[in-house]
Amino acid sequence: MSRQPDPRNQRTRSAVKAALVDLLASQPFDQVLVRDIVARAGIGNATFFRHYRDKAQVLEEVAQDFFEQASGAMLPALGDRHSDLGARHLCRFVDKHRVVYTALLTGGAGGQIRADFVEKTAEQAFALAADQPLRLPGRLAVIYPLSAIVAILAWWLGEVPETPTDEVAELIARLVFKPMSEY
Amino acid sequence: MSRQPDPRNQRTRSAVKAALVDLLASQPFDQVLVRDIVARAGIGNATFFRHYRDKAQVLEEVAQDFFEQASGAMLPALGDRHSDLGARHLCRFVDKHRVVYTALLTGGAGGQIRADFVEKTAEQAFALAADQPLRLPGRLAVIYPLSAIVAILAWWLGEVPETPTDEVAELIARLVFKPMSEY
DNA sequence: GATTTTTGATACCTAATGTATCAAAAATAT
DNA sequence: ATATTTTTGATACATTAGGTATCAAAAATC
Repeated sequence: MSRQPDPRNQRTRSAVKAALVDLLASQPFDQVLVRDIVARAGIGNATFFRHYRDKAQVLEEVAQDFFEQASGAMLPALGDRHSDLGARHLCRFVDKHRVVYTALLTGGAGGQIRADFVEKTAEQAFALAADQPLRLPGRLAVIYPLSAIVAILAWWLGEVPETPTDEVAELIARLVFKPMSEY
Repeated sequence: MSRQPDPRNQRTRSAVKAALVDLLASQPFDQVLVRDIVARAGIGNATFFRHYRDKAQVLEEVAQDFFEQASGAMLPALGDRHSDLGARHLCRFVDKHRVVYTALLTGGAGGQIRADFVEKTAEQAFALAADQPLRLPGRLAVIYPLSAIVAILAWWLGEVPETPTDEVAELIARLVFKPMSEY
């Protein structure tokens, strides 16, 4: 008889992930210690390792949680038309979860997290776009727009966070989507 | 009396940097151990720390060595006109030093190295472009094209290395420079 | 050839990761 | 409610990698 999921399980994992996000806002990922995480999460040292192999796995899970949602908001934008609408949708979504995305995209871990995101989202996007003809060669059709969009989002959240959401969407639409649709 | 530079100095530093580049081709930067580096470089452990604070500093120096040159090839391309020419120049330069750039841009360390490169080159580019009016707001004028170009180069070297050099240049010109000049 | 500097080997210290154990607490089953 | 199972936190500890200290030998400079 398979037993029910223990609430303590989920509670611990949430606490760990939240703690990492907090810490990422103020320091690079590779400077975050497991001890910092467990301290901030208010759990024991051993408990951490019962749930995660290392801190990298936590980051993976954190990123996946949020980027899965971001992908959902971004993928439609990669389609041929309505890309303006897609860009607006995406930017509004990011704005709504601004705190987390700021930590993920602009924190010290930025470089690697962004690369991971592009890589993982690219897989999904490439599979999803299998039916429609791509204008760019191979995986560049998804890697290029994803990289460009992520760069713009990171600039927005990190350097000019007061920029109106729809203005950023307009930038993305004109710099990324329009050129691709004209290629 | 300032003494001449000791040949052993330069020899050690070169060996260390070459060793790191070798290792980066097959594993992520944060998985490379200082011990691996000294072993591959054929030097003693203490000698390493006499020259570098940590492995991050080695990476910095390696990246700077090569990216300084790449910047030189890339910066003119960020100017208003002759961008097609600039893109070709850049791609040919990267092609000439293909082995190193492949290790740097597509190795496991990719994400962070690329981010660092964009960040550092952006500073130079932003200073250099101070006189000419920028079409994009703030630092985005340099961050965006740099990120996009680096993404395309990484795709080229890592996934479709047989693509003709000038074809990649054409992609960059049409996807990145043209849209910016029209903005 | 004498002097200075760098080097490699070895040993060692430290900090951080990761594991083992066990009694207490929390969830579940009866 | 009470018994059982599972998770937890504390402590202690093993391991690994970073980093330092020392010193005789080798290499460069004078």
